[in-house]
Amino acid sequence: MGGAAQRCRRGAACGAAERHGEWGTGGGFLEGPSGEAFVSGFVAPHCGSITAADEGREVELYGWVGRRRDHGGLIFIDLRDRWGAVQIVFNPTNAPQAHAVASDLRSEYVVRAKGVVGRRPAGSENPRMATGEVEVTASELEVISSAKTPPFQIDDDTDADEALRLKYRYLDLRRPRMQQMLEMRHRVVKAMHRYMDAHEFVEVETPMLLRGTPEGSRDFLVPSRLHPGSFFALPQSPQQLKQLLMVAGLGRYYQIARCLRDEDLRADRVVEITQLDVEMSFCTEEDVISLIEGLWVQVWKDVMGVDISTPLPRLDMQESLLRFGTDKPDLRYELEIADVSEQLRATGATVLRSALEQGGVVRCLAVPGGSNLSRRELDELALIAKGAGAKGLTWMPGPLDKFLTEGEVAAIRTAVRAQAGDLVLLVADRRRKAETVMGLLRREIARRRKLIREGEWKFVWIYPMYLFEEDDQGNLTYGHHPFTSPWPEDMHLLQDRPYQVRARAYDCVLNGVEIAGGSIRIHERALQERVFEILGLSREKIHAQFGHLLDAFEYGVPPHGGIASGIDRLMMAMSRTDNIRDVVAFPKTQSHQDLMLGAPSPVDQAQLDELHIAIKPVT
RNA sequence: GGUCCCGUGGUGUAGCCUGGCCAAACACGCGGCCCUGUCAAGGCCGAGAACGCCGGUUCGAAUCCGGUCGGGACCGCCA
Repeated sequence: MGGAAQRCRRGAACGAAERHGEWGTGGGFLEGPSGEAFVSGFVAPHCGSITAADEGREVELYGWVGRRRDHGGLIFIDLRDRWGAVQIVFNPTNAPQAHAVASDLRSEYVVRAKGVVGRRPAGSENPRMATGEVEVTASELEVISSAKTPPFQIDDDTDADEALRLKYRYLDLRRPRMQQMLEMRHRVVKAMHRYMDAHEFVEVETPMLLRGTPEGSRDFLVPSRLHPGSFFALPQSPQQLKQLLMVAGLGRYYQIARCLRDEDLRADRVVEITQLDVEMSFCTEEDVISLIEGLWVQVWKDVMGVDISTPLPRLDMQESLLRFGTDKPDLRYELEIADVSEQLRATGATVLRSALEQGGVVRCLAVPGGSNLSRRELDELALIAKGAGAKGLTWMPGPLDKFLTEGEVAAIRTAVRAQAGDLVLLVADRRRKAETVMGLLRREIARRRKLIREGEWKFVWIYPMYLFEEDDQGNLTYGHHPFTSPWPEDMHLLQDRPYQVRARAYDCVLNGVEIAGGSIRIHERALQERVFEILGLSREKIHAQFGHLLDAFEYGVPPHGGIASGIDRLMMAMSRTDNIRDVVAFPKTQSHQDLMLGAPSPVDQAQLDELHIAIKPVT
């Protein structure tokens, strides 16, 4: 037994599925620490790894019972583990006892089955199964653990409600697709570690309990027991710490970091994210960009065996907003947006002209072959536009026809390159709103008309970006974050035309998913203070919140920059799902609840007392 | 902070717009019996939901109205 176990341990250490034939007789009794025998399935072969090469071999398998097909005489089951599933046959004449036990098997029972691997009788192979050429004819069967009927079918095409899947996540995660996701995620992170190490980056862990900042995203707070009334904040990102590591002279830092942001969720947002966090000294944006391009090459090669060709294309952020209506464009389909504000400056269509007169814009999009869109479909599109806050949506040919001159119609159709039979959607609104709405419509049209070329990997760098943006109230705020360096040649615009100042910031977008973003940082105290001031922060505030960083900048600071790649979103893009919860093992709902654990939950009064916290009743 | 969609047996849906024919239909699953080559096994039989919750309108509500809870999508927000 010892011999078999040792061979297998070595096998386990050297990795996954490539070690057929390495295992011994499998399973069996080992001696435990207290001297009594116990069954170990750790050394047993995997259900999903049995192949025709194992023919004639006696194996002991451990797994979960999938479907049972009981013919009265013969009984078939699919025995499943993480590696896949294999068919086990129970024959009443050869092994009456095993057959009797098999008669009482139900879905999701955990069993141990012993038997001989054999080829299936000619004609009964199952080409849809990886192990479909073979089967195991059972001689022994033991039920290790019985199971209640699960609340939903454990298979890939289960259509159970997501809330139910989250409540029973441990069952949901039994589905082959979810197990493949977990394994793929592991391989992505492993490739990242390898790559960063090979480029002489050092992984440093940063604290989870930080100082809160009212800037940026809302903090998750942790009350301090020893300091009544004071709170720690959980990291939104290790941003300042990684910059300080550069001041410390580390040169190249990375971390697979957990970050928490207390914001409202979306299909592509979770509360707790994992990011590959990177910072490096004496670098330019070109260094960071080519480093990350190399990372994608390595990850795609390691995980999917796909070659990515670099350098990747780049797109100016303002151009992206104009042409695609978003700063994370999906370039797997064309559908470009056009601005027709100038062409309509004097139009007789009052809705359009008045929007322009109020400083807005008119943007449009051609729907290929869209003249056959039904009134109902158009109403649905209008509802999307309205839901996004647009004043309205119109189309051409459509309700505005009698107000538009022939020249205007022709100019619009030319601007969007509309073909005969195309419908043109028009939105007139404030610039930012028009962009958002057109971006949503563009995506919706692509989905409905199936214009997305699945299977393509469309990477693009959004670069340059801009240092400042206008917030909802029309106030100036930062585009990326307040530590981002302006372009040196745009310095003179800082005071008077801040919105035109380009930032040394870059986002990497894949198939419409933002998979990384970063910048070259400011490393001069004076410039950093100036940017804070332009952002409207008071001296006191700057000192209180960023004093440590500014102080550090007085002790010899290397120029530095970095990037962070959200692994959850990267996984989303790689596994082509548009639901981020599908790539997280234990995700929370849109309202931040863990339906399995029942978190968040009230706590004992004693715990609150210890933390000096009094609960204010909800009004 | 806001807009929209959804909530019917264990699961997924139909019914809801146009209230009574719905103590509610279908499929899967579940239970029993039959069946020695199936793999979404098959055949026969069977059990299982007063329709998220509260209130209102009505002679009468799964169906209409209001509120509430839960899930989801989106705008804002997410440095």
